[in-house]
Amino acid sequence: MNANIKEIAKRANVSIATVSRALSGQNNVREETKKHILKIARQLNYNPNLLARNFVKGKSNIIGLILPDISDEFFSEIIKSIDDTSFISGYFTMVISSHKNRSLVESINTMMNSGIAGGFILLVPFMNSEIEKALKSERVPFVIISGDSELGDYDIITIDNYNAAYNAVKFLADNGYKKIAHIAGPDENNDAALRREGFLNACTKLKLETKKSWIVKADFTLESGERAANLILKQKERPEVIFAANDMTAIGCYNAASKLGLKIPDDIAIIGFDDVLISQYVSPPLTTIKVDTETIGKTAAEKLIQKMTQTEKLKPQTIKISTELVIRNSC
Amino acid sequence: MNANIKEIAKRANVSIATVSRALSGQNNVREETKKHILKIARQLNYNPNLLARNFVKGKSNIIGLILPDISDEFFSEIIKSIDDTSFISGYFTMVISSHKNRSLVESINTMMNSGIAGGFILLVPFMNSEIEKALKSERVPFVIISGDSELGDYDIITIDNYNAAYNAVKFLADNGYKKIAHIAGPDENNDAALRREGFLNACTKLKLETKKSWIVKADFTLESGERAANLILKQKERPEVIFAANDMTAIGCYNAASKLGLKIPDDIAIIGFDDVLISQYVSPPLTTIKVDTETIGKTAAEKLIQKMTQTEKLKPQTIKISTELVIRNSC
DNA sequence: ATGAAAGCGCTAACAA
DNA sequence: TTGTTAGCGCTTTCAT
Repeated sequence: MNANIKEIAKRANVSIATVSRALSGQNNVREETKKHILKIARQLNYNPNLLARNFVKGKSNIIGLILPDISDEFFSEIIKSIDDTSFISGYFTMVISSHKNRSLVESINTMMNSGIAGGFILLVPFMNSEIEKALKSERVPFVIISGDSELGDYDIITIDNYNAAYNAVKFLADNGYKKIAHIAGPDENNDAALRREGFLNACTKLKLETKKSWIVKADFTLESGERAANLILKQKERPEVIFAANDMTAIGCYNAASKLGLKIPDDIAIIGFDDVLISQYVSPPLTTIKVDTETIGKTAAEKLIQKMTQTEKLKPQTIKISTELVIRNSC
Repeated sequence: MNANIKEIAKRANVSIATVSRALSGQNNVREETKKHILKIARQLNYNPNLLARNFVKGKSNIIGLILPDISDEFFSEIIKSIDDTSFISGYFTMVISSHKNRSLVESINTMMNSGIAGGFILLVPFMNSEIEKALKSERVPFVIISGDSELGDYDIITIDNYNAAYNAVKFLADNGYKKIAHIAGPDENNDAALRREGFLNACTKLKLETKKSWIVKADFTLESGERAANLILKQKERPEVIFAANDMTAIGCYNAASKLGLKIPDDIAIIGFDDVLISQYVSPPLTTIKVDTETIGKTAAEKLIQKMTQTEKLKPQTIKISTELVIRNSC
C-alpha cells in the first residue's frame, strides 16, 4: 500500500496537519520542518491520494471530454491537445465517448453530477432540447467545441465556418471560376449548415453561377461524396468546380471524376474543408481549408480551466479559431 | 449542490446505511423500502459521488490509458474501443499521454500511485529499464499493448507481427515475386523488429532473393519511406516488390515511384502494413495487412477489468490478435 | 509555527 | 431487515 500522511507524520514527529501543509506547499510551516517532511516523503515514495484530496476539497482535477459517436483523426488530435494543456495546469483528461451504449445526454449527466470531473469539454455536432436540459444545471463548468457559434448562452470554441466557406468561394472566383457546385453536409450538422450558408452568400455577392441541382446533400463520408459528385457531374450542364463540405467528401469527388474520365482540375476542379492528413497525398493534392485542431483543443482547455479556477462568473464567450486556406493543385 | 444519501435518508425516514444498500442494489433491503428510496433518489436527481465511493472503497473505477508521444488514427480507434468496453462494465477511461512535458515513466507513476486509476493500459512501442522499474511496484493492475510479446512477465496484448510479415512475404512468393526489398521501421521499435525478422526468415525459407542494399531503415513516416524507396529504386538492380514496415512508408514508396516514372505494380509492386484509412484511396489501392484495433482495445480492456476484479493472481498472459491480409492492387 | 479535531459522502462491520 | 458507527486520507478551522 501507498504511504500516507499519517505515516509521514509519525516518522517526522509532527502532526498530520503540518505534513499536509508542508506537502501542499504552504508557507506557514517552518522551513526546516518542511524540508524534513519532504525528505521523508521522498524516502517513502509518497504520492498523495488524489481521490481523497479531490473528495475532501469537493472538487476534481479531472477534465471530462465528451466525444460524439464518430471517430477520426480530428479527435485524436483534439484529445492530445487538450491533454497537453490540461497536464501543464495539473489536470487530468478523462474521455467519455457517446455511442450506441451511451447517449450524449447520459455522458453529460455523468460529468455533471458524479463529481468525478471538475469540469468538462463537450464536443457536439448539434444541439437539441434534451442536451440543453442536461446542461442547464451547470453544477460543474463546461465549454463547448462546436461548429455553431449560435448555440445559446454558452462558452463556445468554434471555427469560423461561415467566413472560411465564403473566402474559399472568393478564392475560386478570383481564380476565374464562374460555375460552382456544392456538396453539403448533413442538415442537422452546424458546421455543414454554416459552410453552406457561406457558400450561398458568396455566390450571390460575387455573382457566381450555381443552381439547386448543383447543391447536393451528403453526410461527410467518402461514399456519400462520390454519390453526390455523380449526381452533379452527370448533368447536362456541368459546373467548373465543386466546393465539398469536407475533405472526405471531396475525395469522394475524386473517385467519381476518375470513373467518369474527368481530369482534376481541368475538367472539374475541387476544393475541400478540414485538411485531413490524406488530402496532401491524393492526386492531385487537394486544395482545402485547414482547421487548426491543436489550437481548438488548447483554447478549450484553457478556457475551461479558467472557469474552474475563478470564482466570479463571467459572461459566456464565443471564441472563433480562424482557418487557413491551403492551396494545392485541385483548383 | 448535488443531493447526498443523508438527504435521501432524511426524506425516506430511514438510515443512510439503508439508503446506501438500496442504491447499490443489494438484496438485503425490503423491496418496499427499496422502491421508496429509489423514488426519492430519482426525485432529487441523485447521483452518487463517485469520488467518495471510490475513495472509501479504496479503489477506483477509472481505467488509465497511457499513450506514447505520437498521434495517429490508430490511437483514436484504440481509445474508442477501450472506452466502449470499459463503459459497459461501469468503468471510465482516462487518457494520459506522454510527451515533451511528461515522460512515460511519469505517466506510469501517476497511474500507479495516485489512486486515481484502478488499473491502466500501457501502450508502449518499446521497453527499457526505467519503465520496468516504474512498473515493478504493481500497486495497481495493468496490461500492455505492444508490438513485442517478449517484453517480460507482463500481460500483453499484441499483434502477431512476425507471422503477419512472414505470411505477407509468402503471399508475394505465391504470386511469383522473386526479388524482394524491405523498408524497415526504427531499430528500437518492437513491431518493426519483428516484421523485419518475419521478412528475413521468410526470404530464407522460401528462397526469395534479397540483399543488404535492399533493406533500408526508415521511421514509419511517409517522408522516410520516400527516401528509403529512392535508395532502393535507384540501384542498378531493382527488386520486383517492396515490403514496407507500415502503410505510411508504403505510400512514401508511391511518391518515389511516381517521381521516377515507375508504374505500380508493373515496374515495382508494394505491400504495406496496418491498413490505415488512406490505403484504400491511394492509386492503386494498397495491398496491406490489417491490424484490428477494435479487437486490440477491447481485449486489453477486458483483460484489465478481469485483473481488477478478481483477487487471485493469475500467470501473466500474452494475447496475440491475429492480422488479416487485405489484397488490393499494389502487388 | 504547530496541533487537535471535525468533516467531506460513502461503505461495511457489527449490533439489534 | 434496519440502524449505529467507525473510518477511508486528506484539508481546514480553530486553538494554542
